[in-house]
Amino acid sequence: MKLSTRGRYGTRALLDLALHRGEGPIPLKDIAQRQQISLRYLEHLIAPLIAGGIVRSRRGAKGGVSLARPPEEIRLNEAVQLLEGSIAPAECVNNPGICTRSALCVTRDIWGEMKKAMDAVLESTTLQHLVELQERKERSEEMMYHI
Amino acid sequence: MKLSTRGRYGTRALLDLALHRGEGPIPLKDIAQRQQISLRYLEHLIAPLIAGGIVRSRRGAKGGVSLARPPEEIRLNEAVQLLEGSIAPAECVNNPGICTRSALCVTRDIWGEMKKAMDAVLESTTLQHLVELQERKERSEEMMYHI
DNA sequence: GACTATTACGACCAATTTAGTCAACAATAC
DNA sequence: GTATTGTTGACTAAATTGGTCGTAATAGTC
Repeated sequence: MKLSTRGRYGTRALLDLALHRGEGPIPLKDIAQRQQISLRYLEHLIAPLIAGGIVRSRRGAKGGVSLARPPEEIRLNEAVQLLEGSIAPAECVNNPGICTRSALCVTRDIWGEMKKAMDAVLESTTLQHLVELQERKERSEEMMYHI
Repeated sequence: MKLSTRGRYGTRALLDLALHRGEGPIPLKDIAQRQQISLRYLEHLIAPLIAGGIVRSRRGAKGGVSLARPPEEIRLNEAVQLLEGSIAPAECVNNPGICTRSALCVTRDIWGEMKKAMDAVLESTTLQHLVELQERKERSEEMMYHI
């Protein structure tokens, strides 16, 4: 049940963009450096986010990428869906037709419950939530340092 | 975020055992046939369940496997843990040490929330629940047939 | 227009994981 | 002792993961 690096790195990249919101296009190089992801790989992670319409890009000098919508309006379920595809624990949850037993299969029902539970977490979290949580953490870290 | 066949087949095998509870040791061959899993593969799926103490086995003629505890006392979180290992979406959730950013990483917090949500579903479901759900489904299927 | 910075895209690749199969062995009922 | 059944470890083919690389397209700067 692991998320792949696509989901994990991609989400971090989005958070990075949210944290630098308003600074114009952010070069992938900067994100790669801050998030310690290879630039070459990051390009591939960003692509589906652009295709999905939550990230905009500008090529050329002074180019880069930025969020296409305010961070309050980007929910993690959308991001993870673009990065990883469906989070359903089993294919039959989305697509009952692939298994003849789907109609009577109770394990399938449980995988469906799991998907719902995961979706609820992701859907209730926006990039803005992450930004606020991050800032709160950093402040409390700073507090600790001063004592 | 897919479960592997280990988790899915293994859980079905357990449900099969719960449905045939009280019939003495069930040969793997029977489970394999009913659940349409290769016998050779099923052997490997059962092994960790035996090692984990939720399934007992008897070798030899008239041998087979059976639940080591009543189905009301076998929760899916335990089964899935044995079959798949931790369901945490990222390694850092269980093991913060593997990533230097763990302490300040807010994406990690979200993966932790997801794990909690999944665990809640699995922990609240026992094999007995699945058995009852299954029987209810079959009865209502039968009803439909009679109309 | 030349030059440089930057994203876009598809080809390619190595390592790992997954989903099995197979053969030899051990235990048990009859 | 023989047929039946689980146990174990070796092996394998295919898919997935986690990238790298080269090249093209685009945009700003001088």
